[in-house]
Amino acid sequence: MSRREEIVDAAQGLLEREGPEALTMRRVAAVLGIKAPSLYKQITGKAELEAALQARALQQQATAFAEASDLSEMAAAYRRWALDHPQLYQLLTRRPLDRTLVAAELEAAAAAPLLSVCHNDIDRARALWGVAHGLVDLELARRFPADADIDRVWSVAIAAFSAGAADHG
Amino acid sequence: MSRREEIVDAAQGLLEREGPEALTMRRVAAVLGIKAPSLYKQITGKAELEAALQARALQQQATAFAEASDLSEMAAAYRRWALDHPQLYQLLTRRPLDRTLVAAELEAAAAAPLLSVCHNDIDRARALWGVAHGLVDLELARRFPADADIDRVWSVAIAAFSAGAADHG
DNA sequence: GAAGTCGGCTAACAGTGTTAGCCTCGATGG
DNA sequence: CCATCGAGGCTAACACTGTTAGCCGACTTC
Repeated sequence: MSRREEIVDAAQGLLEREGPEALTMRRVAAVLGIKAPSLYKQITGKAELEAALQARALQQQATAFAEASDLSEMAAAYRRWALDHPQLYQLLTRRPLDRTLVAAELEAAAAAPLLSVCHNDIDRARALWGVAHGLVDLELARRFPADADIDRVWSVAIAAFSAGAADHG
Repeated sequence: MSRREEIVDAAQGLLEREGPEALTMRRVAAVLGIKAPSLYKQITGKAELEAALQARALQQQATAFAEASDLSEMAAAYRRWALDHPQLYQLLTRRPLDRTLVAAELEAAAAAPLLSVCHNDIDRARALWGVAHGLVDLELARRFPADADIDRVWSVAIAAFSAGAADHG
């Protein structure tokens, strides 16, 4: 394993265990037993580190979504992955992808299962991404009241999109 | 106008004109011609300042959504406000509301138009909030490819939820 | 053996939120 | 008229952030 991968590993562990405010160059270095400036021998800066984590998130999503064969399985897989990796999810979705640092195939691979469930209707796939992301994001940001029944909200959303499916094959 | 309101005004202007990284205690103070530590005479810290901006965002949303009388008007109003106030929107939605600092009525007032469009079906309202928020958030984060037709994606989403409306009255 | 690269180091800079402690007005009460 | 007191400003400082410059030791490769 390259030194660069070790750095990204340390960053990922820090982010997932202690949250985004723990993701500092000095703390990443400390995990590896070195000092912050040494990181810059492998990485141009924090932005590149975050882009590497975004790439990992896309990769993990691609494998997590691969098995989903219909809309409700896809939705369940999407939500499950997000709730299992909340920090990685928010890092991935809340800032633009720097497409000079993240391979285009990664983005496509993560999107493929959703697109397939939508029979390649790209607008429908994007609308579904919208619902799933919106519900997950609001849940992670704790914007729903504590007594909200989020499972039922997902059911309503899935039902709405399933009903319209006849129009699209 | 109280000194505290002047501070929040300065913060809002800074955030909306120059983005979140410009929202610094020192810069807010500079707008008012004072130094950062003086802000702490009116405000306990940056968290309270951000909560005050969240409250303003909810207030503005409440009036912006008030006129919407059906689902597609509501969706259009939601998207329009978000695109008109991207920084305020993200500040509002990406962190938990500190409900000790933001009045509960504000949250309810902003949600009321959506709830009314859904004939008080709370789960349906939350599902719709999910779609609208998801689509807006992905658009603001520039996560859709540059060639995506976002208007059409919204149409698909609205159509899906309109079709299911018969089940709910 | 010489050269060069790889990966570490310290010191430093400009910026962040925040606290402590001081001072100067203007108003209010005796 | 003077005393008191609070509101609202100030400077200095602390611990943190990302980042750069410059130096150094060890290992590999001619």
